[in-house]
Amino acid sequence: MTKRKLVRTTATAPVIVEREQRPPIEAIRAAAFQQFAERGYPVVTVRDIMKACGLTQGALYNHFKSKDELLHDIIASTQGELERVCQQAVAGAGDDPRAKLAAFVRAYVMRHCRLRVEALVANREIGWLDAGRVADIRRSRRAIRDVVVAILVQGVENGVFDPPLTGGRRDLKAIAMALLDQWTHVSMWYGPDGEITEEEMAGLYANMTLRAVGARP
Amino acid sequence: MTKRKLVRTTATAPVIVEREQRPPIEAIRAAAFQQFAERGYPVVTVRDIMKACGLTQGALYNHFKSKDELLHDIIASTQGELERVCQQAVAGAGDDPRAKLAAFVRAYVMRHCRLRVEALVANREIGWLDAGRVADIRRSRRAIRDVVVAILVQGVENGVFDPPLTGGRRDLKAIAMALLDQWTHVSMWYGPDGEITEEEMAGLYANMTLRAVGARP
DNA sequence: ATTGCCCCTGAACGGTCGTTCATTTGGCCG
DNA sequence: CGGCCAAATGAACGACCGTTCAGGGGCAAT
Repeated sequence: MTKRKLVRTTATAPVIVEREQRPPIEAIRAAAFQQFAERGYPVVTVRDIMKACGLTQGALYNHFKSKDELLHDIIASTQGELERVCQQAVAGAGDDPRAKLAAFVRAYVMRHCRLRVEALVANREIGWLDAGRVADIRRSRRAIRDVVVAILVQGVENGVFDPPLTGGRRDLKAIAMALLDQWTHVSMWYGPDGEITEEEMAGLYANMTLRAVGARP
Repeated sequence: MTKRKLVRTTATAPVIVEREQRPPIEAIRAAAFQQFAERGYPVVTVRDIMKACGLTQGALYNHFKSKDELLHDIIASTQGELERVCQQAVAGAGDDPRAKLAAFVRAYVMRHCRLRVEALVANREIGWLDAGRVADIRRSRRAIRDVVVAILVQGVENGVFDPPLTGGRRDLKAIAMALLDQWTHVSMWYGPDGEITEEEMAGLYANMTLRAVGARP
């Protein structure tokens, strides 16, 4: 068997759009999102993406400098919106760390349920970007994590959170990482066709989170 | 720029072993683990793997039928051991669901810290296996998840767990998924050179988990 | 009608891929 | 020492990759 076409196990036959009404650059972005999510960046070819929106391979380079830039473009826009959504949620939740944390979790989980294709690509395919392009995305992720850490710090200082100790200290950064892992990977298994809604997911995760950090009732 | 070699951003120069003492099949497995973890299955070439253990590309096919089979081999062995470790941990923890759950989390997290290269490959690269080969691994994962669900069910029945409700019901499967996501992805960021030991990580996660499911003290 | 411009086409380029296979190697047994 | 065979070699094969580019079409402005 020679160089068989590599596909993810969840792959479905690429759907060729009969006629695109959107401007080509947005059709390309959408097609790339779909294909990267289903099959993974390295095995999705430029020809695949362009065929999915009814064009030929060369046309990509009228809109993006390279396949790399296309990936960075769609990840960066997703990440930027996520950061904005998170900060808005916290800003509009008053001053109680419990309300802040709950609002953050709800916004974060809800978004990862609703836009799970985008979240999946942003989280799974980021490793293919070269070091120059990945820097701003990593910065944005650190910023989001630091928002969580700040809420935890405030809650501990106010005495409304009592998170577990780690070897005698409180490692709030490790706790934030553990929580973010949990919230993020909803996008890996949540399906809107299931029997549980996005709002219920958000509520469940917010509840588990507040318990995990020892929030006072 | 034409077909530049695709690397993950965390990639380091492949180290060529000067002389392998292990039997070749094990050297191949080890090299493949390392390379798949660092750079990802689709971009690691057969030539890369074999060069890393001091052989040439053709020699792979004296030990494995294909690159696919090599990936399945290393994932399946990791997964099998994980399932065994989890079941042993539960079996040796008495009958209290709290002790069972804590033992499970500790074993699971400890393993994902210690063998994070293996865990990373098993969790990130599984999607490249074809449907036939992936079935037994998915079965093993479901089995592990069901162990968690069974502990939760027992704990709720005994009245020692009081997990959050989801839209009026108790969705213990969703809770198990959320917890497993959290435990699993330790392998994505835990570094043994950090200031927190594996045992401390295991303790932290066990503590957060028991709080999240509302374990009575 | 003509120009200019944007966008698209599709062949072509140089390269890498997984896999095969005829040949060579090297150690062990008689 | 000679024969044997598992294991390794490295060239070769057919296929596909990202990217380039000369050519062409459509449409608004002149």
